[in-house]
Amino acid sequence: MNLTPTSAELNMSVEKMEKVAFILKTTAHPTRIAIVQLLAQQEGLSVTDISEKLHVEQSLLSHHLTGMKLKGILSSTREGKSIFYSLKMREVVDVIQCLASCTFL
Amino acid sequence: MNLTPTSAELNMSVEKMEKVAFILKTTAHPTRIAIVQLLAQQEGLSVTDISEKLHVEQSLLSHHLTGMKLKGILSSTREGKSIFYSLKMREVVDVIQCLASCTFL
DNA sequence: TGCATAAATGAACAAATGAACATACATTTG
DNA sequence: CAAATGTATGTTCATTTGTTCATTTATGCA
Repeated sequence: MNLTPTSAELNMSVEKMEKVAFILKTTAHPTRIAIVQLLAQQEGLSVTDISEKLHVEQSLLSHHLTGMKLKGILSSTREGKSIFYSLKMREVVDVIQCLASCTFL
Repeated sequence: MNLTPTSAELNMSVEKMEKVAFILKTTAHPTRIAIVQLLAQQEGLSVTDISEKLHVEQSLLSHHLTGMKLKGILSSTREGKSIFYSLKMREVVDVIQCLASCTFL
C-alpha cells in the first residue's frame, strides 16, 4: 500500500483540506468504520444484513448509512424491499487500514 | 504492490475500531489537517511559527495543538520561551494524502 | 526584581453530533 | 385492498466540539 505523498500533494488548498476533513469526520466513528470494513469484504449488503452483523439498531444504522451516502462514501440501490449498500469511495478502506496497522494502537 | 488488505487486517476488534475512530476524529478538522501538513514538511515549529503560517489565533491554535498532543498525534518540546511541536504519529500524513489524492474531491 | 514574550488554561456559549424512539414511507404478498 | 417487511425520517435529549475571551504560567532579559 503506497500512501506516500508527492510534493505537489503536500501543498494543499484550504478547500481541499476542508473536503478531506469532511471525509475523515464522516468516517470517524466505530460503527461507521465497521460498516466500511464490512462492505470492503462484501459489497452490496442490505440494511438488515448490516444491522444483524454489527448488532446495531435499524434506525441508528440507517442514520449512519444515509449520512455516509450523502457524503459520497457509500452508494445504495434498491432491490425489492431491500436496499443494498456498497462502498463508493474505496480509499477510506486504505485510510482505515493504514491507521489500523499502527502497532502502537 | 498489493493494496488489498489481508483478512487478518480486515477482522478488526471493536477496541481497534474505537482507536482508529479516535485518531480520525482527532485529525478531522481543516486547521488540524493544515497543522499535520505543515509539520510533515518541517518538524519542530513553534506555536508562533504555526500561528503565523496558518493565520490561526494563538489560543485557538494552542487548544488544537494540546489536544492533538494529548491524543498522541503530536509531540512537543520546550526550548527557551518557545515550544516546538513535531509529528509523532506520522501515519496521519499518509492518511490525509491518501484522501487528498482522490481526484473527485 | 519587574517586564516582555510565548504558550497554556479555563469559562462561557453556540453549534454539531450521537442515541433512542416513534412514526412514516415503499414494496411485496395474500 | 390490508398486512407484513424493510428502510427512512423527524424529534428530542444529552454530550461533545469549536470558538472566543480573559487569565495564568513559564521563561528570558534589562
